[in-house]
Amino acid sequence: MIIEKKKAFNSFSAKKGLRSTRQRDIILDFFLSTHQHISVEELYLKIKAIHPGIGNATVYRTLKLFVEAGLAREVLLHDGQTRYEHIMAGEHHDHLVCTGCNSIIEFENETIEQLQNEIAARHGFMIQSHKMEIYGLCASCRS
Amino acid sequence: MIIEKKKAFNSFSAKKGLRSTRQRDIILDFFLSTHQHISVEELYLKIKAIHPGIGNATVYRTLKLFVEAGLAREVLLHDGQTRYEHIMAGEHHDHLVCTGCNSIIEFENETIEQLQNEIAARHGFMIQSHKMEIYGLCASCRS
DNA sequence: TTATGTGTGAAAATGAATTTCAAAAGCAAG
DNA sequence: CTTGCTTTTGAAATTCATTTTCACACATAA
Repeated sequence: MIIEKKKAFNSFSAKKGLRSTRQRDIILDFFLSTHQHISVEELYLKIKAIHPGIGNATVYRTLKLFVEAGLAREVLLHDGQTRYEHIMAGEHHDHLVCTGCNSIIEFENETIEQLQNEIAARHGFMIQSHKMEIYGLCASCRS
Repeated sequence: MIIEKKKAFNSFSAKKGLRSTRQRDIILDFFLSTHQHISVEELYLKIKAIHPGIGNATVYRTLKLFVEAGLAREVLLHDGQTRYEHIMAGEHHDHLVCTGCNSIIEFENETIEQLQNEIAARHGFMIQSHKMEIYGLCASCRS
């Protein structure tokens, strides 16, 4: 899966006429080795610890390329930093988020997907992605 | 509905020991008279046009109070500005977000609501609220 | 290898949001 | 109403994430 993502970025680079550079390789490696939503600063510090030469502007620039290439997605939390998460093939971003213990249950529902398509079509809207989060209390936090 | 919100803010103020000031009244009036998701800067400019004395720090401060009071909610889009929207009783937060022009189309769909309830029940989850955002290109950005 | 244009790092610039602080205003008690 | 105490405010300064600038380094194709 890491190999596929690297290939995906390479073909994106080729298509866009971007050059392959040491920095982008490194940043991609580090990004792919993270889990959860990492902020640019966090990623930059991790990288800098091992590759001190790399500047934060490059990390910012490169993460935007990953978004363009379809490898990553911006996630906005409420902490004033932009975070990035991986885009997995066939993934849906439907979550039950427990406000008690912050646990997350993922789910998928074909009917909702279909309804989304209908709604979008009705508004002349072309869907790129979606996010659905249901907030509440999970079974163990209710008791 | 505007009256109720004003009352709600008054009782919040009383409970918190906040003072009632001309500025907070004005900002609440302007906020309540807006639709969609307004950014602090936009609201500030609207207010300043009529009440030049009011500073933007006050607008920032006051909108945070509205959130605390349960009248408003922060909405993060991808344009680097924090926006605020009204919290309506029984409201749903379903949006088509155009990644081209950042415009937002609101919609409601009873079937999706029902499906959400079913999904939640299946996981022993008690729903408090939800958020659904569909990202893509609106009709005019597609052409 | 060389020519050309892209990519990079460091530093400066930007811009939203927050903080500071002295002055103004609300509020309760007399 | 006046006094005294506290909160609130506006303007300016500050902070901090992100973006831009620019000279230099590097990738790529001929």
